[in-house]
Amino acid sequence: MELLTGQTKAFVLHFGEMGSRWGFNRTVGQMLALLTVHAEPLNADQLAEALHISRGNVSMGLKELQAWRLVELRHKPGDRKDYFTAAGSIWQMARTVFEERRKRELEPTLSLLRQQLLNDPDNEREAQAQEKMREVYDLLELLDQFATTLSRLDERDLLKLMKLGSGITRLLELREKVKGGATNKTSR
Amino acid sequence: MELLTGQTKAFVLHFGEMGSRWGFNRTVGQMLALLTVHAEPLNADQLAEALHISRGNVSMGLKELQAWRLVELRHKPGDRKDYFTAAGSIWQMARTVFEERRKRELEPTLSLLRQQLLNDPDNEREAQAQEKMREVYDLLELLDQFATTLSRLDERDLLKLMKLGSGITRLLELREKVKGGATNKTSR
DNA sequence: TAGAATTTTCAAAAATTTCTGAAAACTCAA
DNA sequence: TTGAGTTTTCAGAAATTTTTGAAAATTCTA
Repeated sequence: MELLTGQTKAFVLHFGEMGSRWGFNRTVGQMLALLTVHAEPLNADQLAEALHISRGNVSMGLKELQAWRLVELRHKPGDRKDYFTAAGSIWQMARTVFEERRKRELEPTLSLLRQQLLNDPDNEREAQAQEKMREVYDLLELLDQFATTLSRLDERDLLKLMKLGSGITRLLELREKVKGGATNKTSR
Repeated sequence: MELLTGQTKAFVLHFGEMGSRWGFNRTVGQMLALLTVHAEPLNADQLAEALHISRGNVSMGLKELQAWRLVELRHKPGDRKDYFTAAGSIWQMARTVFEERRKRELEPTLSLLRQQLLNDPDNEREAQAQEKMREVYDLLELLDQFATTLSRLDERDLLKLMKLGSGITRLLELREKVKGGATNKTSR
């Protein structure tokens, strides 16, 4: 039975193309897309056939998707094959990708910069460079904390926040009024 | 004069490695890093020499950085060469990258899905797949609007919001209280 | 308008990433 | 145990991306 037809096909191929922007390669993107839209769990042979890729490639792709915690293993009674399906809701998957990307895109740089900023600069030019590095560090650190905060919000709050739109500005003003001149020691 | 020394060197090389995660290739990442930490504008020959890359590569890299609006062209009196320096503050650069990535990572998929969801599914399986696609669409659409909202906030508000930390939850509660049962037609 | 200085282009080479498929490893029922 | 069914591994092949460098194009000055 042909698994990839019509709309599903277009969707899966597109996710393959976008895959690289999202942090995985073409076939991993396609596998994730197919496992997401296909209601029933699929085994490695089905994936290989549907996507026209080798069995070995599927095995590696599944390993990567498991590392991202984006798919989960299922078993069917009387069948020794491993079946896979997308793990959790679309929302949960998005959070997982978001959190994983935060780790990969922010943490290594924060860690390098922290190290870097401990050393005293050797000369004037290095001193100026270090100033810039500190600016980069401060920004990325703030971004990282914000991303972490967001990924810890429960779905209801996250939804509320994202739906605020330009209401965010008003809400921030509201807060100023309520808190008055009170200090700002909320984070950390 | 050796441009790449000590800390600067480590920083530039690291940005090269991270470059691909951030949307550009190694040498483009290095060029941006160097132009960011180096106070004085640099010309193409200086970049090529400092980074040990070819003149042609520098030319293409600069073109890309200009397309991202991350560098700006400068001229020195009595010198025909083009000099470049990082465009705007670190904050401004981060916003530019954020906005550019929103366009590249979200818009193409939104556009495909919008198209996709206009068609009626051919069979039951396609109908189920389309349901999932709608979930993906709704989520990405929300994300896209949120990202757009954020990138339009002025720096003060953005900073306030990012520093809220877990205060976000309290703020959202506060809003509920103030607005009471009022409707929620804020966005769009 | 010539020609020197500079930048851009792009075909081919190099580097890197992804994919294949056969062999090895694993698992389980008999 | 054995061996059939299944998954994993990984060296080499294929595909893709990046880089080079020489030639073409552009820009400026004289």
